[in-house]
Amino acid sequence: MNKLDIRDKAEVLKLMGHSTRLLILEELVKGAKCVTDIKDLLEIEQSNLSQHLSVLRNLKIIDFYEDGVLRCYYIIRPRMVDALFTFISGNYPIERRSCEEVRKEGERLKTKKVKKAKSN
Amino acid sequence: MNKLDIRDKAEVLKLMGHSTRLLILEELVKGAKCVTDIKDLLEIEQSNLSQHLSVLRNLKIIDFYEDGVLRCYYIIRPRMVDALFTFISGNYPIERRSCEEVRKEGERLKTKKVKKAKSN
DNA sequence: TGCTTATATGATAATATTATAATATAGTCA
DNA sequence: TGACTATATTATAATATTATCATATAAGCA
Repeated sequence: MNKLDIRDKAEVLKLMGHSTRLLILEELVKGAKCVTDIKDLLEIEQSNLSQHLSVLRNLKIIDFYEDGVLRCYYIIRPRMVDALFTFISGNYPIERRSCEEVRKEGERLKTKKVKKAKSN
Repeated sequence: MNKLDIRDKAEVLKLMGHSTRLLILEELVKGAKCVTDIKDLLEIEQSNLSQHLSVLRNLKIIDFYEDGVLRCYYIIRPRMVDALFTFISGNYPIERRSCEEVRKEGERLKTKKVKKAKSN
């Protein structure tokens, strides 16, 4: 991945990395909801919710249809949200590698001048 | 997922959401590397790198073996890093739903008193 | 001993994010 | 008209993150 791509991806991860926003998505996965209902479910201030909704809108993860006075928010990239929850729900064990192997790989690349201390 | 879990997951996402840290992981996926080599590859300050490494260590995503004066960093949760890159590399199309369907779902839950404006 | 390399830590300034509070808009209802 | 509901926006203060700079430690070398 090139540096610009990485920057974008990092940005997305970072912006998804907020518990309120994850909770909003969890609710919307269950079905479209209007702002007030989300606010009641999450028990947060309306203005704060509005800000988070706007972050998710900018990320093109959600959008809304107006229904009279209501705005019904829904997920417009369901596969992305699925993949996100799959990722964060995963169980990822620690798998240590052997000291010798890691040391061999990790030797200085450029100036191989560095002499290694006794590796005990 | 409960709220505490969500908080943890959000924290992880947010911490992974930094381009320098993603670039570090990209390098380490290719193989263990010592600090100076990572620094040269990424062209960043050593102290800054050290901070990012420490964030990744705290997340239990990387660790190191000492090799004399070198510290060879490597990934200790390869499946997590794999899953992460799989997630961020994915292509997730926008899939809009119909206005009618969304509106129906999105009606106020609690007080159904709200009368809807003409839906044109 | 004093220099150099490798790495970490602490302090700080610049910047970004968040929650909160205040205000704004627009539709509905009495 | 005036009150009320739903939602967004703006300003702001509190907080967090980042990069940079200076300093610290420890090993090896001349």
